[in-house]
Amino acid sequence: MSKIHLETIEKMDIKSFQQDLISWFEREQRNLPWRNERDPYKVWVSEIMLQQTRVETVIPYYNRFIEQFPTIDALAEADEEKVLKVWEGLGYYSRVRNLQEAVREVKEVYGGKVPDTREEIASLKGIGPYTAGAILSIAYGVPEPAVDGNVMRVLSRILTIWEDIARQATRKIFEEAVRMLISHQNPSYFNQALMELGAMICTPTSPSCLLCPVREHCQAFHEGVQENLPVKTKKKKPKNVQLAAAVLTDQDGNILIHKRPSSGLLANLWEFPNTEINLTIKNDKQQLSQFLKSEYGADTIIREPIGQIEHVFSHVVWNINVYKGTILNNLKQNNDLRLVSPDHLKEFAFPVSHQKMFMQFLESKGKTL
DNA sequence: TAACCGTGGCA
DNA sequence: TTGCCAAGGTT
Repeated sequence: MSKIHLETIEKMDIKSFQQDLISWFEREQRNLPWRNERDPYKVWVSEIMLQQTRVETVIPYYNRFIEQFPTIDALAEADEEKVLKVWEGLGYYSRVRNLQEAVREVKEVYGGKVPDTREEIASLKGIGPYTAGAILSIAYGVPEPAVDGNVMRVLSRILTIWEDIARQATRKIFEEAVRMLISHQNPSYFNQALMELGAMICTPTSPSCLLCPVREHCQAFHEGVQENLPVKTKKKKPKNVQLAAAVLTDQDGNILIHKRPSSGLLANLWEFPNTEINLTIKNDKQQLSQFLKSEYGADTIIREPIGQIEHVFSHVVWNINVYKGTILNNLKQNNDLRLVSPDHLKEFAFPVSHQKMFMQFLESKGKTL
C-alpha cells in the first residue's frame, strides 16, 4: 500500500475506531436470517446469494433455499434442476452451480466440514477473495479481510484512498488496510460492521455523515470530500441484440422448451426456442421458422406476434419479438428438447424474460377464447 | 486487464 | 427514461 495511506492509518486511534464501529453494529444491525447462527454452510449460502445482489432481494430466496437444502449433504445430493429452480429469478446462475459443485467437494475432500484456511476455502468453486474472508471471519472468527464494494467505499472515505475501485487490483490495497485495522477480538463483527455501515450510513450518494459512528475517524469527512469518494470509472453500455422467440404448441397442447448450454449466459436454464435476427433481412417469422427446422427438425407455422420483451443484462440487451406457433410434425425429444404440458412448465427454471413470454402466451389465448 | 455473467430498484 | 447500482467470481 502506498505511503500516503499508511500515514493516514498511523495517525488513527485504531482501538477507538474498532470500538466505535463494533458498538454501533451491536446497537443498530439489522436482524437478517443468516445472522441468527454461525453454521459455516449457511454463512456460505448467504454470501454467495449476496454477491452483487441486494439484501431485500436475497431474504426470501435464502429462506426458501435453506428450507429446501438445510445442510451440505442435502445440497450435495440434490438434482441440479431443483437447485436452479429455487434460484430462479435471482440471477448469476453459475453462482449456484458452482456452490453445488463446491459443496460436493467439501463432502468428498474435507469430510463435509467447510475448511477454515484461506488457501483451502478460496480453492472452492465460486469462492473468491471476498467470500473466503467473509466465511473465515464470520463463521470461524479468523481475522481475515472481507473486502467488498461497501468496504472499499467506506475505507476509501475514512482513509481518503483515491485509487479506482473499479479496477480489480485495487482490492489488494484495501485488504492491506483491513489487516491493519481489523479487531482481532471480534473479526466477525468488525467486517460485518464495515459492510453494514456502507449499506446504511456510508452510502454511495448522500452519505449520512451526521449519523456516522466513526465520522471522527474519517479523513474524507474532515476534508469535506466524502461525496467525491470512492473513485470509480464508468462501465460501458451493453450492446443490443435482436431476437425472435416462439411459444410453440403441438396437437396435444404441449409446449416446446429447450435447455440452454452448460456454459455462458443463463447456463442450463430452460427457454422457449429463439434465434438472433439478422436485421438486414428483417423477416422475423421466416428466419425463426428456418431456425426451428435446421436446429430442431421442427416443421412449424409461426402465427401472430404476442408481444415484445426487453431483457437487460450487464453486458447485453435482448430485444425479443415473441410469436405463437404450431408444430406440425412429430419431434424426437431428448435431454435438451422437451414437449411439456403447460401445467408441467412450473417445474423448470426459466430466465425472467421467458417467464414473461409464457405470460404473454396465456394472455393471447385469453383474448382469442 | 477487461469482458462476461442477472435482476430489480431507484434517482 | 436512462444510468447506476448491490455483501463478486471466472475466464
